[in-house]
Amino acid sequence: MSRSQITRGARLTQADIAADRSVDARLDAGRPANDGIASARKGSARSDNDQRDDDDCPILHIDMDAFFASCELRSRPDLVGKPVIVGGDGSRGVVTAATYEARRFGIHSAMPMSRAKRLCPQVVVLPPNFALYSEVSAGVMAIFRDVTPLVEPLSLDEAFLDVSGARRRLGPPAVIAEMIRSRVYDEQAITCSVGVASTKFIAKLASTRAKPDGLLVVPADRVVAFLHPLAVGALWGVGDKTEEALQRLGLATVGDVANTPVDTLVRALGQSSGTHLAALAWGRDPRSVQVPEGEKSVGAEETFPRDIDDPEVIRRELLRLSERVAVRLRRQGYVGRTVVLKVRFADFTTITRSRTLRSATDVSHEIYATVRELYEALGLQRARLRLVGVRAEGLLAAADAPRQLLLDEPVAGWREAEQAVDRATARFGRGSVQPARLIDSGVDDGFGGAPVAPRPR
DNA sequence: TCTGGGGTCCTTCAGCTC
DNA sequence: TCTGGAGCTGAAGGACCC
Repeated sequence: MSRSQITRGARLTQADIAADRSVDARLDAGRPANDGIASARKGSARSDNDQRDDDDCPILHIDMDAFFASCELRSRPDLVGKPVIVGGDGSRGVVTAATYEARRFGIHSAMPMSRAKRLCPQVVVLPPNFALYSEVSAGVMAIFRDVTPLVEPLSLDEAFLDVSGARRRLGPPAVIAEMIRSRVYDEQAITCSVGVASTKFIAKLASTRAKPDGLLVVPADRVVAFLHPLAVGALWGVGDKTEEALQRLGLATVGDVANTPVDTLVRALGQSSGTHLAALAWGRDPRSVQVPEGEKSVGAEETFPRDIDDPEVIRRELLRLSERVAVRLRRQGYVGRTVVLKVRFADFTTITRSRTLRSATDVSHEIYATVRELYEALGLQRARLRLVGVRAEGLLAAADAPRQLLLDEPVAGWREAEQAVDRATARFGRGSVQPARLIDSGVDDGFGGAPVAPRPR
């Protein structure tokens, strides 16, 4: 299936392309007429100047457009062109992804679902399907790795690529970017936007500016002109709190930050953030594209449909979350050394408590025992909780991790029992074997005694 | 308006060892 | 023997990102 063969409401006719070029002109209206920043959109030809201007731009940032929603629309062509959001539809759900049609109503990700529905009563709400998104993501990442081994995924739907080594084989960065956009569309039937620049930070800004379904090249000598008119919130690492702090200093644009003494920024934001923002404001970003080495933590958390004050319900939830974390640790081949309990109260204040174990674990029995001790030590009485979470940090590869042997350790313990459960789950499906306590709400907490060792053969 | 879930990184503080 | 500082680690909280 080729890019042009896919039938979608948003796809292109020749008239569309002509219209898109006028859209490009509007997008670029805020920039000087001849600023050397080249953009292309929806398969249109590269502009004349990007051939020479992308020579110093080996970094690509590629971001799927409305990724989760786009994945859903592949199998729901009837919804193309309509406002669609993906997210939990419960009383406390938020928007995970929104099509551009939904965004026109002011809907954006992380918005409470109730508000999204008020803004657009006709919006179509779809539940998230993470297995599907992971599958599409794997396909997209495989395309990236065909181009270069230097791929740094940031999430399921975006990645940095360093294409320095691919130029001789595939051409200039902007040509490579267009080739990737075409392959993603042809092979996965979703669109993406690409920023091409000399640094990761500028490439990321450029891809955001190119959205949806566009390409933007920012040559190194145009970085300051591109960057300084932007609002401070465009800087990577500036969220609500930092933006407030910068506004208290009277700084509204990136250019304002650039022209502020570093000492002033450090006093307001701390050493690390202050010096980091000062460098970013001049487009200086020495970070190279890093192929990830592995996870640093694995966690699970759950917001209750309504606030809970029953300790027994909370313990059951902690057990369920410990199971989830342990299963994921084992599946990914990790053990964690530090166990973290997270508690969010009804008023949204959040606390964490952690304990570092003598030896790292991937056993839910140990994770739950630790997290339960941390929970009991809080002495919450009947405080109303909104959320609880469990996380394992300080991860090591399970194969490399030293095992603490105990004098009274049975030949086959909890770890072996849980691995057997993993095998049963793989064979019979999720939930086929689980602690009794998660099936029945009786007094048994599921960890009341030693596991039954497998019968010797 | 009323705030999910999965993460990473940074800062601060306390305790411990040398 | 006591004291202070440096350096490290663990714990906790917060900000931020997608």
